[in-house]
Amino acid sequence: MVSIADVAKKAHVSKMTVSRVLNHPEQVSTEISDTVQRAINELGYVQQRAGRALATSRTYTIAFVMLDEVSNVDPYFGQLITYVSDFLYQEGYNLELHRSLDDHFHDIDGILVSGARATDKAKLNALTFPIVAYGNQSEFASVDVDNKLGTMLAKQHLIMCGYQHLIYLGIDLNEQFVVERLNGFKAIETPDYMTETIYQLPNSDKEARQLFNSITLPPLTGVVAASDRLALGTLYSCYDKRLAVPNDVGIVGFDGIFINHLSPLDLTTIGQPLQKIAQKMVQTLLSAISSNHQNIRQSVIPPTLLQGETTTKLAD
Amino acid sequence: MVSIADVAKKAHVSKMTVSRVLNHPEQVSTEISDTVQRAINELGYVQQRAGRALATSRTYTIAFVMLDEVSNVDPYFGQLITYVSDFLYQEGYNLELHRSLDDHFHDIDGILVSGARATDKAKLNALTFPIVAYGNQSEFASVDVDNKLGTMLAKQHLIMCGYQHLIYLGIDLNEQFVVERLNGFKAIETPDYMTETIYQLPNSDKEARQLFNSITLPPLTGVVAASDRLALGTLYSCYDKRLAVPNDVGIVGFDGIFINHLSPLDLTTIGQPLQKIAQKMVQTLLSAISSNHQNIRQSVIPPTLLQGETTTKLAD
DNA sequence: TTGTACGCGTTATCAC
DNA sequence: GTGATAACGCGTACAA
Repeated sequence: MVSIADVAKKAHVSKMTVSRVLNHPEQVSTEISDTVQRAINELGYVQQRAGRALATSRTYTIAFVMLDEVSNVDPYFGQLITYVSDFLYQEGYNLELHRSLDDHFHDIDGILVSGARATDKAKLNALTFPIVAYGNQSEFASVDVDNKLGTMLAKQHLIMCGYQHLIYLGIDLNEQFVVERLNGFKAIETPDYMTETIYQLPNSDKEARQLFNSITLPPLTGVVAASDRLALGTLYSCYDKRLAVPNDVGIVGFDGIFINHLSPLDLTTIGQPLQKIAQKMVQTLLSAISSNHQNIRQSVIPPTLLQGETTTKLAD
Repeated sequence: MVSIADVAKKAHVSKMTVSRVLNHPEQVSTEISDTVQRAINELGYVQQRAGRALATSRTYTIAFVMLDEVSNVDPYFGQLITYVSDFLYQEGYNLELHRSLDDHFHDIDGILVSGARATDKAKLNALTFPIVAYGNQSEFASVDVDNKLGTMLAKQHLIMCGYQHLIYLGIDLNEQFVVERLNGFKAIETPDYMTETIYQLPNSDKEARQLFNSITLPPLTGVVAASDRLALGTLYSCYDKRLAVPNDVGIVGFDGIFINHLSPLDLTTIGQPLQKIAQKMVQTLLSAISSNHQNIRQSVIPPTLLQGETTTKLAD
């Protein structure tokens, strides 16, 4: 195990100089810096976390708290955790995965949380670590996709395509992102020639399918679904009823992770830029950790419309 | 930050005694042990990894190397990593997520790897850490679902249900698990009255759908698919062709993670016991780490048949 | 610009 | 059965 002392000896300098080359390069003359760098390379030295952790009383470990039920949630989790882990690793941090806010948190520098509901706020407030949430959380720093913009893009797209009637299929939850998605839909003006209906359901393809099977769709209906799961249920119902997608019915989902490609037709959907979200979460958290003060700021990342096979520009 | 010294002072003993209470309780008298325990509880002391790491020259960090493309793979990854992380955490270990064997591994105690192909063996051999793989790897310790048993169960199930013709839809890859699944199918004798056909495809629902759309199925065909993704494509083709599932065609998938529930009909499938797999992987790795010698052993976990809506006991 | 001395929390060694 | 001491690798305060 090659340590900083080995490098120091090889470069004929003190340990401190080596440490400075690593942490405060500007304080070291270029000449010595070069010598030290060469020694580092030749010996294959890599900084050990334990020593640094002990000296700085930082653990270089971040807890990622996944509150959604992994087996039920849209499979964004695997992607998000992967990106988060990548960015953390680049900064020399480790990841510790938790699935409950009741865990005993210690030996960490900060917390990333995903899937926090309004009811979790008390527990989050009780924690003394810097926190960054995925999803709008007014009391904490958070990063979220621009949910409102997403459904605005979706509705606009359906109007442009030439669908004649609009349905918004929302989620039946009292959560911020749900409200925002609905707001986005409402924010785009519905042309006079179109009708518009709004439904709210649990986020389940089976529920969506059942709903659509129980109602009659006007010709050329365009559906804005608040999730790909709901969009999938909508599509299934169209199959059940022998309605042609995208020519009789147009469907736009929301999320753009996995489900949209697994569907019998690729879903047109609003894609969440998970990589950018992960990056922003890590950036925000690490800067809160090093600046030692929570900057309660909500960052919002714009989504993009991913064209699939469930919408098309209709002939006049 | 309450340290071992604080506990020692409060319990009127030396730091060493506290350390022994934590690590070698048998060397401490019950009386003193109780006193120390009380002090620990009252102060809310928790052992800090950094110090322990430094003293033991272990990092208490495990690298999990995910070689499958997260965005493409069946979403078992989120589940597996969650379980693995849980078990590691219980043992005081941290998780570090990697996605390539070309990363520079250091500052870790061992490696868990998922999705390793035959072509990765050289790189794995070059690593000096204890390694446990998910999926059969003859040269390393590995944990895998009993793939052969899985397809045996699937075929047996279709025969019992009363389907008259069998199709095995395999994966077109030269990998151990693929071979095993095919072997399982072959291991169950096909009754004289049944025909049997074998296909091999890339693991893609679209490919499976296309294949089935291009062939004519005998009545009462039972399909054993080597993955839920292939099963899904098979089901889509049945929809395309207006064949009734499960009455005209029976389908059994393999994996039982997410996709089976997202399908228009819940898939009958062979469920991978991911929690048990994760547990075994962690157990095996940690014991290799503490015993300091790789025990190259292949563990195999039996899967179970999950009854869904794509098979049914047919009337005679 | 560079070096010395010390401390971070824990455990191993060795003495008692 | 228990305690004193040194050691692990690194960074900071301070001195030169």
